[in-house]
Amino acid sequence: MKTHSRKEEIIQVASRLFYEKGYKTVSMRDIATAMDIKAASLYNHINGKQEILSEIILKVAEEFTAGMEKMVSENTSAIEKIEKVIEIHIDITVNYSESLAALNNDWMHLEQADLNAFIKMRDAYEENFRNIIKRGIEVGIIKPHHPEVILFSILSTLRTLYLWYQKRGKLDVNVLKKDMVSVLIKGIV
Amino acid sequence: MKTHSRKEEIIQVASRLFYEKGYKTVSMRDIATAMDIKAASLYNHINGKQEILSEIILKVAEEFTAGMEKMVSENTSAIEKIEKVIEIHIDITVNYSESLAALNNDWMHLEQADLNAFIKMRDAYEENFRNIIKRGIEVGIIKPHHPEVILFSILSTLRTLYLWYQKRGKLDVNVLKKDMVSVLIKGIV
DNA sequence: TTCTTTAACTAACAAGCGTTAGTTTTGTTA
DNA sequence: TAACAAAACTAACGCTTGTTAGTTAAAGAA
Repeated sequence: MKTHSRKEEIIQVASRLFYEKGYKTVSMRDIATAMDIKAASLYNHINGKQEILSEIILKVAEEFTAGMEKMVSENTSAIEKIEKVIEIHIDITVNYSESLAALNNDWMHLEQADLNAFIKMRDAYEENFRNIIKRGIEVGIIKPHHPEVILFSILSTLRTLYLWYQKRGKLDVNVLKKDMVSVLIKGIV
Repeated sequence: MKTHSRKEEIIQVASRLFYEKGYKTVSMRDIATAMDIKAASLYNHINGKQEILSEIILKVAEEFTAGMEKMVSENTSAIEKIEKVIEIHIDITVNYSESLAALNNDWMHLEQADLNAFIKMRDAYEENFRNIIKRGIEVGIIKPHHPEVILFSILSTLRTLYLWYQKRGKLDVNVLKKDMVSVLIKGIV
């Protein structure tokens, strides 16, 4: 019955600290202090600081990749797919909000192998999204803007959702999904 | 004829490095090396690392504040004001793109007094924006969504513009403004 | 030339970093 | 209770950090 191991606990505490101050600012002693132990004790459970970072980032990156691949395989319209992307981001934000700070701001501190894996997943994700938008424009269901502008307008909003989801008084997830779908797709006027 | 002082040169080099790796990762020796001098020599021109950070961030923050205050005083509709906000962000992104990384990611490393000043400006900026949206909803010119969702959808996109403006092949600024106004206000369908 | 200012330099500091080695405590199993 | 493994501990390592002190070189003014 391993509800959650000591290693997972370290990663969770580290996520919170990275969220607040950033990977480089948080020391192993900070993480240890937050757990009421000494820094050296952390090494009974993890191999180093880098490993904490890559576990946090790659786990979430794989969630995004899995969600995107499932969605791409579905037989739905471009608009329905974009709605699905919005839902994926909101769900991940709710479940991994603290991990998203590291993913957004500290991915460049991953070591080479992990960095390559991350960039590959991120680029593939964006490329999938871009193709959905392009197809929507071809079919005439999306306005003929530069796809890049649409892509990053939506993605920027979704990627920084974690920054204000927490403090802004706990909107119901389903209400939030509806509102964001409407604002991002149909506009505000 | 001080085209730009040595101090300004330090700040510019530091901005670039902060943009690439973040404030905490960049050492005074890194900045010095990039200028082909020794770290101690920097102190002939600046008081310390903190000062570099606050000069970078507060200068841009004041640009935003000035733009917002001018715009608020104008006798225009809510939609025209939002268009103006989009233009302000694009103009600042073009002129200060490297400073925006520090402003977005490293503001929490400002020392207390500067931190307070920054947060005050940021909160006032958001509050002004929020009021514009609320008024637009009251008047019926903007759809009655939760104002917070509209506020952060637009603001998130504008704040992270610096991340992709550079690499995505130099769109003409006026074209970009038109596209973003259309996408953010009228939606994509 | 001599004086003065500016901006570079060398050398060093105290503090903090990630990490390792070796030891002791704690808690479970035989 | 005795044995064992897990997870804490203390102490220290080599290195990097921001910063200071004191010195030297370069450039313009007297």
